[in-house]
Amino acid sequence: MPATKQRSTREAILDRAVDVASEEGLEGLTIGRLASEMDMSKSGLFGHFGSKQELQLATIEAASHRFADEVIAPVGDQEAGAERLRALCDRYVGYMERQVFPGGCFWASVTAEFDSRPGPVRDAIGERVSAWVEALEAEAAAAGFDDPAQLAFELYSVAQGANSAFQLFGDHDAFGRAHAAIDRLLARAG
Amino acid sequence: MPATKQRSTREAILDRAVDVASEEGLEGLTIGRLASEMDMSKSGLFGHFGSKQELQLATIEAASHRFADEVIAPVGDQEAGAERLRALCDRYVGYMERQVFPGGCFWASVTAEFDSRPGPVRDAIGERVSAWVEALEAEAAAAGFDDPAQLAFELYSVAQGANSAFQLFGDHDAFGRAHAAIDRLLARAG
DNA sequence: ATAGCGTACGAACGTTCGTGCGGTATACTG
DNA sequence: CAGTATACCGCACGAACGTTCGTACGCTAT
Repeated sequence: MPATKQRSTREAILDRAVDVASEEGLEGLTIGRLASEMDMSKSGLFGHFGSKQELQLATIEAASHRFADEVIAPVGDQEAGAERLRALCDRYVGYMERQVFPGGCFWASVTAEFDSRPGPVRDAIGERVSAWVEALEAEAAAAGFDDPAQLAFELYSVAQGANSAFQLFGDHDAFGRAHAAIDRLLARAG
Repeated sequence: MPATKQRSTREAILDRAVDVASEEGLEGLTIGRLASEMDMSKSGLFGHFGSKQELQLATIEAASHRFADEVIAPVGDQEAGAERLRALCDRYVGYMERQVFPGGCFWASVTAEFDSRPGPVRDAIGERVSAWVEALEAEAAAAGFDDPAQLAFELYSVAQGANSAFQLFGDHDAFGRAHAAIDRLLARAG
């Protein structure tokens, strides 16, 4: 079953790639290093993607799946509204705290890396991040909160701030502060 | 006048280096590129620093000076307290909006780049960022606000969120949202 | 049997990286 | 005026980068 074999190798590569990229960035994700970590030759690994940019784009997509599995899927059975927004925020902060990606939030890393580099990679990152912020906004709107865009922005900011403080300083209290801020934001809006 | 000449050359290099690093990161800041932009030879430029790491550390210090000039110095004549905290926040957001560094907030870029790479560079970044957050916290304490650490964290988060949204999406409204969030944070704490 | 496909390999390509060495022109110091 | 330090240059190095070869294995289908 060659198709299965192919997909499993490729997925194993990408699974490792998102971990590396969250620590070293999508540019620091080098084909040679990835190949040696996978016990493959450079060319063998390279053949799965055809170019470094394709590898980067595939890595972004894989990270997007992992994010969805860890943050969005667990609350999928609830119905839209204030309660699910709260659950989403908890999963969001929890995903940073549990270090689903070893280098912290994948999106924080690659956003800072590519936000000054126009091109398909930056566009792909922008799409995913923007979809997430818009999901928060839609959830706030469904909950009947006023100014959902403002609320989504602040929720996103606070979570990013916690990730940054934890990654740079190892300040675990930042998650507590993030939860406190989120509590207040949601209480005020509802 | 070699001493003067040396310093002015070195400072001119670093002035350009912080701009490049804010867009490409401290690793993407390569000696060859920097040299050609300065119309110098690689070895001539290299001699000013002795190693890439020293160049990175010097670049961090230069960025720190520019940040202090743009954000802290203009409010230096006011006395500590609520009013100066407000002014600091305005300068902080304004510094992102005016793109004092062409790639957006220098610290946002290099923090994400180095927060998973232990070493002197990461330590230097951590020192500066931590000093800034602590300055916000001290200002909040001087203003008599309760839980200054929480307030400083949220102010920092919201500003970083605005920088991120602006750099990635070009969303200029993010600065308005940041100001609105800051207004509410300061009003509640005071 | 044979033809063809997907997967992987090792070797090499040209480029760029950071880093050294040796020389030169200028300027300060005795 | 001789001597030393500075600031810069050209040149070269070894390593790593992304990429492209030609080749060889194991399938599946004819």
